[in-house]
Amino acid sequence: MNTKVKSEKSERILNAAEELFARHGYDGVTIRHIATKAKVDVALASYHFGKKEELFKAVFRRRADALSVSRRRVLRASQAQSNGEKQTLEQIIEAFLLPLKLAQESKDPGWRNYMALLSYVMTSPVWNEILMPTAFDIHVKEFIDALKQVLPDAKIEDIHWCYHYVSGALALTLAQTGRIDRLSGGACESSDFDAAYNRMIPFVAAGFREVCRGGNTSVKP
Amino acid sequence: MNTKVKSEKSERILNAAEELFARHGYDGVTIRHIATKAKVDVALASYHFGKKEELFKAVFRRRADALSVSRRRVLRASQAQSNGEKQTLEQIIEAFLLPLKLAQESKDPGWRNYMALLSYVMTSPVWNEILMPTAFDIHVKEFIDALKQVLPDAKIEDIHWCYHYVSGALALTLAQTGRIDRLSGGACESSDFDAAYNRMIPFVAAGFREVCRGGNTSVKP
DNA sequence: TAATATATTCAACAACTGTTGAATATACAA
DNA sequence: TTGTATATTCAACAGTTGTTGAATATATTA
Repeated sequence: MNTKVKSEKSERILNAAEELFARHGYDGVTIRHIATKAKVDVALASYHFGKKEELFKAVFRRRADALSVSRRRVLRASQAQSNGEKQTLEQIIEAFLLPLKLAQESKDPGWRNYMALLSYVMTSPVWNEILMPTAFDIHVKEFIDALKQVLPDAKIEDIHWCYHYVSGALALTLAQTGRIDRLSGGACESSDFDAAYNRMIPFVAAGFREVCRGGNTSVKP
Repeated sequence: MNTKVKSEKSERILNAAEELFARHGYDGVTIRHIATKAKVDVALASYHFGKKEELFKAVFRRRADALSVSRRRVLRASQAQSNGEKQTLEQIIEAFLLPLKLAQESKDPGWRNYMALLSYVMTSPVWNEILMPTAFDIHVKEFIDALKQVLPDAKIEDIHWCYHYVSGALALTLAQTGRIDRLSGGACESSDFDAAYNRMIPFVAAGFREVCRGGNTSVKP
């Protein structure tokens, strides 16, 4: 088993695994499915990545860093841009979402598969606990801190629950289940990440402001 | 294979399957796991429910109707209550969420498992298409119609995307991944559906109003 | 009671699972 | 070139999978 590899076939394995894991989940995919799709012998996956679980982790981590780095860059750029002045809530949410939008529009179709995989990991009780803390949570805390700064009077529980709602809306969007297509009779499309993105920003910004202002009548003490 | 059954053991199978499918997904669970947990022979699941896929569908459909009926009842009750006057946006959202809250608080612990199963089906590209149209979509359209009535000037795309965000926030809440516990350092708890529910209503109501009012600057034409 | 339908168990099957050790091919350094 | 490390394939393994037909128990009906 070799840990850091860059042969052509090992990348084909990662790409095939990414696509299949995203659609069918960890247990819905066999190493033979992956090997067949990658046009590679079954044993090669084990040779390069070890056990199946390690292959799954490798697939997930491959693009996680790039995503986090991109998010942080956008967030800090907007912090620098509004020099001295406070950031707006919308800017923070945009920094959180824009890298996903860019990835979705990227030439590399693997990013689309990765989005669905991310959605799978986010909503899986099992994998969320294993992968999210090390791959995303540290950098998410930076966003939560930024939110605290633009909403200084908010209770931290309110901020965390609102972030949770954003996270959920995002996860379902990334899953691309095709449900909105069916419900809307074709008026909306799951693949239209642009439409989802443009509305999500004002939607969650308004939600944050409503919940995080003091004395909310709907929230019991 | 017998289709409509009510023996004690067949219900134990459904309950065990519900719990396991909710946590590990369809492919992560074997019939032997289910049979072991239900303290029943392996063959009995096939005898009562046929193929594995049929068992999964039976588990999902068992509580789907009760949930839809409950939602509709609450929605119509609030329609009747505000006699003549228009419903409020909050009332519609409450009618959508309240039955889930009540189910979560129910004495029957199976409902909690079912919530997580519902989340799994909602976010799975494969199962969403198979189960949601027949089990939920017809009755969801009733809610969308109610939303159109309280937001008469809104574009239908906006309403559908906003409903999509609600759906996502809800799905992640039902999944109970424990992530908000970790991110908030214990300030919030995944199991605290009451906290999630009380904030979700003002959050999404504000989001709906912001996106669905005309001339939104953030949404490009 | 006997006869019959339903429920449950037992044993077994063929197909598929992840993983590995040996064999072979390819790339690379000397 | 030769030697060596890496990459890839082949063949096989022991365990697990969903499903079924026959056998047995339990409940229902006559």
